[in-house]
Amino acid sequence: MTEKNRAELYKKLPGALIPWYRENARDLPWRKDREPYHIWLSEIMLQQTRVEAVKEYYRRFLDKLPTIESLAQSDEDQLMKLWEGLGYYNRARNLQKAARIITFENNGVFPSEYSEIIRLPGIGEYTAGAIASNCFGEPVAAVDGNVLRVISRITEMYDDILKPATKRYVKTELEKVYPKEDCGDFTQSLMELGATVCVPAGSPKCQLCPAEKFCLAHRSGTEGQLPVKEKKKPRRIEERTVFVLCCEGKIAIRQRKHAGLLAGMWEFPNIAGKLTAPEAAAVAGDWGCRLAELEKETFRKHIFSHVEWHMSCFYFRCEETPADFYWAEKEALNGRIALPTAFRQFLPEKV
DNA sequence: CACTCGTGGAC
DNA sequence: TGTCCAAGAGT
Repeated sequence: MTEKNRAELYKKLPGALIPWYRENARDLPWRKDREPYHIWLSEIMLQQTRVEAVKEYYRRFLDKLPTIESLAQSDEDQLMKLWEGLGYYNRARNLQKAARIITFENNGVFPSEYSEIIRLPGIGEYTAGAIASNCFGEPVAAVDGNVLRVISRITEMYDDILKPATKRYVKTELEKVYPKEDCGDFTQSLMELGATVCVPAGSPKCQLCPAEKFCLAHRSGTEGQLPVKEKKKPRRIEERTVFVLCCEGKIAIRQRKHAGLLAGMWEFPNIAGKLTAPEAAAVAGDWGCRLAELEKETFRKHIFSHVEWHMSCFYFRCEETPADFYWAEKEALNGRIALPTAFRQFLPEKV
């Protein structure tokens, strides 16, 4: 495969994909208009997250915070509650940081050029490209996992798509063929093709693909071997012991440190290591809880991207509420306090 | 560049 | 049950 031949393949993309996209685009909540706030919010939520998981979060978020200004003025509690369960919680914090910059330093106006958009917190090359091409008609590429998969197959490219160098190369090559008009639809078409036809594992639906006639992987039957991704290293395993401490209808929670995993989020008290029931009772006693009884003991694995927590959880009934913890009512835990899934899964039905 | 940062669904 | 993810960004 020569560079020249590869360039010829890129040139075929807009003409083949844009008409296909206009016929086959899914009806998604964030495709109803081209409001920068709407596109921006959806792109942040969709980072490393499935469309189906995002839909309801997106609707609820815009219902509560319909404008960039309302997002800028929202408090952290509300923000994190709206994001609870989505994961990668710094996305939400960066979203609000950017909203405050737009509101208080840019007169409430969303920046209209790629070079300005990418300066906002939480917005990288992909998201800046998506917003600039979709909302402002700027011919810049948005290279995400879908696009890399589509391009690696159509051009039969065996570079590791997880490497930054590969992303930069594909972005450069795509921008050589970006249409001056319809560049938003071209961006969308590449991603939509990857999401609905040129799908990752198993069976790409090549008979439905507008690039079937010129896709090199399809021609040589190598769809299943592409894209190339280096295997991730195995997750490290951490044993943890979690305490659900209940007293007078309240449950003990505390806030995590503001760096690292689940930074700044609420949690049930927990410590490293796998404790036995007597050991756990002793620890809770040291915390000043005056244990009345051990009600239950459970064990669960919780899988993060690169860590795996093996969590032993002890449910204790206490007779004191030491001030080292915040004692939350069940109602607050459900309505106001954002508790990440790693801990919420242990929340008892009754307190 | 390599590593960190969540979650729930598919197979 | 284990594996691999899914529309990446920050450090």
